[in-house]
Amino acid sequence: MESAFFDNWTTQLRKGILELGVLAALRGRRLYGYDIVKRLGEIPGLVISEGTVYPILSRFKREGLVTTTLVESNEGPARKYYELTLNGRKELARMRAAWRSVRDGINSLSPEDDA
Amino acid sequence: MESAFFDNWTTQLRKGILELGVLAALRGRRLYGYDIVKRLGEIPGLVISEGTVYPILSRFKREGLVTTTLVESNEGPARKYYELTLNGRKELARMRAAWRSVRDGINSLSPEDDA
DNA sequence: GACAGCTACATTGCATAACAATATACTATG
DNA sequence: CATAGTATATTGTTATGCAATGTAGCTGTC
Repeated sequence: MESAFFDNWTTQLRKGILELGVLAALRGRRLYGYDIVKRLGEIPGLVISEGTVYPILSRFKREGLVTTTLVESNEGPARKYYELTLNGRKELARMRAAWRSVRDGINSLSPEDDA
Repeated sequence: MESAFFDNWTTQLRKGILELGVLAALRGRRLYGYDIVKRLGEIPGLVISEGTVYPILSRFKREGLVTTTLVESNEGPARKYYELTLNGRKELARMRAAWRSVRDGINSLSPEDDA
């Protein structure tokens, strides 16, 4: 049942969407990278690996969307907590609006109630 | 109000989604490239240009998702009509399922009824 | 009959993100 | 002391969106 076309398409579909998912997960709370991997891993369609989430978080920091705080842990290595900045909250709001537009567009082309 | 981050993100968000949009537009009917550009252009979030749609359609043909028929037109150049194959319909069904999963995942992280 | 404007197809080159693979290092348990 | 889980990070490959560019046919108008 494998399809190189489908697998490749899935990878492309996730572009941008995972950034939205990570930012949305950070809304209203402080999380560290590994925690985000575990949380999104429980949501079908948003499963993400370390090799994907750390570059995203680095980008957010570089773009000024988040601030970080290093906190020691007594059950493993230190954790780097990420928190949305004012600008991060603003960008998230714009992204959510763009997302709704795309989502509704696809839904209009592809209604649920048919074969 | 411009944001290089946001503009770039929007481009990434469209990856994969536009392929889904084009395939969905072809479901149950035969369309030619330029027509697809015009139709999707009317849907906010799915606006697409020729330089994007023709490579997508070429890929679909190469992957065996569509067949093409060249038809002369008396109001311009000949039109190349695209039609889904059986395999195209199957891949579209898989893509729609993956799309629903991603869409619902984001919606669960990012409910409508809040600020 | 020359020009603008629309229709219609197509390619090239660049920027960017997903992710497998890989590396490092701390803690706990058997 | 080896294994497993926690936790962060980078490198290299690959594929897509799209601006820019090009070709060409048809229609109307001055």
